[in-house]
Amino acid sequence: MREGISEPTKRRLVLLEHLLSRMTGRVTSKTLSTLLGCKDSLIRHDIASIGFSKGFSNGYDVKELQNALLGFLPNYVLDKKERACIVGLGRLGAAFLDEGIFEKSGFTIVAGFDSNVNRTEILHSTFPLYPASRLETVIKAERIDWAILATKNEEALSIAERLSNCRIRGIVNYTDVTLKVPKTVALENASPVTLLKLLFVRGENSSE
Amino acid sequence: MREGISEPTKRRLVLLEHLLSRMTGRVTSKTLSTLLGCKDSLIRHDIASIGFSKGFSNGYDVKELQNALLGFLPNYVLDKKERACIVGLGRLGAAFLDEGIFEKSGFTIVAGFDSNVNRTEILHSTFPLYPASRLETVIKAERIDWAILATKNEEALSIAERLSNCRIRGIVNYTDVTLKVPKTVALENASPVTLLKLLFVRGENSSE
DNA sequence: TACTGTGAACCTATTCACAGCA
DNA sequence: TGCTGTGAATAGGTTCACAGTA
Repeated sequence: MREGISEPTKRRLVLLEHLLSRMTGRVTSKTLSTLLGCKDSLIRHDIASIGFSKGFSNGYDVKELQNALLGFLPNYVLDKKERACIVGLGRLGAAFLDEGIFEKSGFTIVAGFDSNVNRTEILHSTFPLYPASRLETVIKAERIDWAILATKNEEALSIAERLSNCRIRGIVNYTDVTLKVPKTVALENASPVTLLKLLFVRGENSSE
Repeated sequence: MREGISEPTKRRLVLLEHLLSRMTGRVTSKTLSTLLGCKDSLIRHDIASIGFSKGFSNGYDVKELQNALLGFLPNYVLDKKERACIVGLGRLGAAFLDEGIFEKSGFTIVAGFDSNVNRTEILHSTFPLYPASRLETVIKAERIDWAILATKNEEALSIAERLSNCRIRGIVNYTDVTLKVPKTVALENASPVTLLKLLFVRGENSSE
């Protein structure tokens, strides 16, 4: 991923590629902008930021634009799969063992962890499950870069710290805890409770 | 929630209240800022924005500040529980049936829906489960304002549209689909695949 | 005509810098 | 001294407005 592109733009580029992957034919910045909830000119700026300028007066060729995005975005969509793990195999964590969720996502789950050894023995999945004590060893050996955190709230902080110490690159946090991680670790919060609260606080945005 | 407060500030205020709920004694803006990953002055601006100015040279009294936030933020933390539902009761959606997840969150789940009637009959929970066909009726009758969307990707768009038509106020989206909802519907995306991709795209933020 | 591409203007959010105070 | 409270400065992101083009 090249530098000099703003964080919000990068996020929209990811979503844009995602949208285009389900489209065909041609599409205008106007259409994309309503899908993403912003102004069409912003979409055009985003597209310009990756150096793509093959738009015509009937919009962009979907596949041509998608390919430009794929060539530009990190190649998570290609063969070079990113390696991730799941930490915490309670009801929620176990739900992510479902094969197919990460199909074609560019990410493979290569390990699961839980502090409860029973779980790691009883549950089954296409990848191995380990006791949480082996977190550091396995992450290093398996060259895991990403983690999905779905432990109990009580464990979240200490596990997040251990993950950070393993030089993990990012955490998707499904616990309710506000994690403290170094700036080198990317973080996305996905806990239903936190997100409901954030929904709640969203100002009424008026009209459609 | 009063007007005139920026969206990012509101989000931080929610997280701030969350942090304070787990603290005691006194705390400085500096401490809070490292926890939230921003500058201390921003925290002080945020706090000033709700009209609180009881800080001293040893920081803020945790509970006093928390109470100010509670008095200011919408009262989801109090008795007046916000009513939410879960749509889609596959492995992921079913994980949210777990009692206790929404304990003390200010939200109660009052209904679950799935297009597979088997599931709504077999699964059990403290609240009733309905076939998806009854979505509109139940949401209206139960005065449900919020939805957690955990259907299959294929159903996501149409369900989201139906939810929007029910005048739902917000959706937490656990599907991979980029939803299109009117501006009146708040939206938070929480799909593991989408979030992993967004993590990936995050610029290396340098240092700790 | 209907769109893109893009510089400039605008607006919003964050940080800086410092006076005031326990 | 070490913190808050806050106006001013800066940075960042989005929208506007329009020239250029198939």
